[in-house]
Amino acid sequence: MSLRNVAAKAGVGAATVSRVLNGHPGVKASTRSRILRAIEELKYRPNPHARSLATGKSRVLGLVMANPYNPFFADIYQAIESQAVQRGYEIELASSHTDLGQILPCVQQFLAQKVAGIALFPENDPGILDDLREANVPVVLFDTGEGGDNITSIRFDHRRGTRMLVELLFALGHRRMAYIAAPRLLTPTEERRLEFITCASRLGVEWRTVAPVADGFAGGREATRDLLRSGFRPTALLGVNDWIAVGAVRELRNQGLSTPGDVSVTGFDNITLSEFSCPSLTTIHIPRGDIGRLVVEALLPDASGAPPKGRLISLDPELIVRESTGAAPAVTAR
Amino acid sequence: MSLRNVAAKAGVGAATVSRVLNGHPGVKASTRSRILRAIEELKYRPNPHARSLATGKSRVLGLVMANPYNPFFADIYQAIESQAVQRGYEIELASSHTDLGQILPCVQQFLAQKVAGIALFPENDPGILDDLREANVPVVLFDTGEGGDNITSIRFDHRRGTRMLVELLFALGHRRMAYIAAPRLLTPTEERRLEFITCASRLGVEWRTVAPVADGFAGGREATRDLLRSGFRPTALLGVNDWIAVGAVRELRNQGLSTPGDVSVTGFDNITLSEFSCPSLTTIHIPRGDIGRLVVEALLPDASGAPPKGRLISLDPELIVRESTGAAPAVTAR
DNA sequence: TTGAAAGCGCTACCAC
DNA sequence: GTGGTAGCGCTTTCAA
Repeated sequence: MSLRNVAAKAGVGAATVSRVLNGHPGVKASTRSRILRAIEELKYRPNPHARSLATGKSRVLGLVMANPYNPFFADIYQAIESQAVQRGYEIELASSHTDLGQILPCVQQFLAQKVAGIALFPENDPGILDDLREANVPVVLFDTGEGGDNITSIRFDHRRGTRMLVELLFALGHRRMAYIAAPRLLTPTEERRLEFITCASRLGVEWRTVAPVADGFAGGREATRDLLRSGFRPTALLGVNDWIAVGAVRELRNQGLSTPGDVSVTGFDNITLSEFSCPSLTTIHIPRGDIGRLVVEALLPDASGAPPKGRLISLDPELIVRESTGAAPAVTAR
Repeated sequence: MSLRNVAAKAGVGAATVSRVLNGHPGVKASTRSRILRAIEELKYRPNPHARSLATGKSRVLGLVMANPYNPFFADIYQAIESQAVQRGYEIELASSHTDLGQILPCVQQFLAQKVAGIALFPENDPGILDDLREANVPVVLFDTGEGGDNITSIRFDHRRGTRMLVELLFALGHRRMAYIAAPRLLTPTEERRLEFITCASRLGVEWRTVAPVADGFAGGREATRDLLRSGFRPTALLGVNDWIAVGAVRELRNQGLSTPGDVSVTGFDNITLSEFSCPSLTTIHIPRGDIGRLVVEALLPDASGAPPKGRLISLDPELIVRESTGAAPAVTAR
């Protein structure tokens, strides 16, 4: 079932069918409707592969995400997807969760596939940038790069966000803090951890960091268990993200420790769950809805059809104070 | 940068390059390595569109999910994805969340694209089945169909699961129950609701159902608010899924009602969160890991390369009792 | 306003 | 073992 069948049935040439298919002007109305009817009757659907082969383009956006199952990235994905679908594009998602080395192959695959745009969350394989810059495709980088040419960088101030959290806890009287880091060493989460250490040291509080093997709830539980087993008794526990923080709260409770009564807990990202967990989480809001919009904007041509221009976009952290840090300090003694 | 460039550089014909690319036997080792080197030096990547155009196949699995953002489906997606990637396939995800009418177009798109297999979660557009049966592609249906030919049906006994929950609550002494239904009318969730009504009526308890507009946490909150505002005061609240149930617990708490102290709550699906929420949720376990494995098994050729055979797979519910239903009834008075 | 024909990059068949 | 070549289904000049 191909375009030629349609052409035959409608008694026209292939070129004319193609014109109708692509909404090109200059086809007599009567011919057009004849073709349309033939398409209908034959239940004809153009073959997208043939199309992209012929044009060297495709209406697909390639996304590489380190962990699409982290609710934070899932939300970003959702935002991007809904925007993209609206504009007639599809998303192809590649998860690099298994292996950092996956990223380059994924990108090359996308390039070979002539995707309309590529977004990387959040990665930094050196050398990949050159490939990307050469490729004549709009690119969005998250938490990396400086923008320019065909590439747009969206950057969030993870250090400042972390600082807000540590300072809040300090102001609440906490002098013994622990940090649960991410299981994998990605630039943005590592920045958070480093800033925690910097801040905690500067303020002169006792501190400690742990890193779980797993991500998410299970990781938070595991790290908290290890921490407690080590004998360190923080009055405040900072999770590298909300997902992990909820797991930590749970494990604290399993061990008979209440939040924020015995231990205050904070997260990061402000995923929807952080408002619905119990206690609700004090966290740092990252405007993920905006991110979705910005990504699509940076990848797709604008209303006038002009290709997007690479630039640098900075996003600011916002402190959200909720139940998990209580109103008063858990321990005021120094 | 095409295969011909490689052929030229290696001083061979296009066919030989193709053979090497596809691992076909009967290429002299020396020629092979010469070609491999040329590929390397040219950084050549085969164009997947050209490939599928020539073969009429592609290593892509098409998934249609009503709501991939429901953590339950997200987990299933993850299970499928990891299996598929391992075997060298990619996933293309289409969400029908906006509109049920989207499903047919999505499927047709997949068909036009010559995907290697299609899975539908969970849908039932009549007439779509005919298209699917005719198409010579392995198909997996979730909670629909009877299996056979090229289509495999995976069915879960939602009614029995619901019954287990209602009977547990009844045994615990509850005589006034409310049910929060799903925002969209999908067959499986509707089955759950209907069975709740059947059971509750049979047991002679007072009951009520509400349906939120939103899904997830916000939906659970919204529905609970409406319910309470209506004046109905259940001692037990059943959420159509865990995601909604967590939102319900939160709203109860906002209104000064504790779980399970004042109101017992149950979910459905046994998503990971249900174990980490507070209180942890009594729920029905659906073996989503198995589902992922089964889907891939039903879509991809087996070890011997034989195409999969359609069949009917039944999955059994398992009751998971946790904190949200307490140990004792909230209200024992009849 | 329309059609013929030349590719797009790859595979697979048929010769050598 | 290897190469020539005819498509796969579509778009896009170029002519008519």
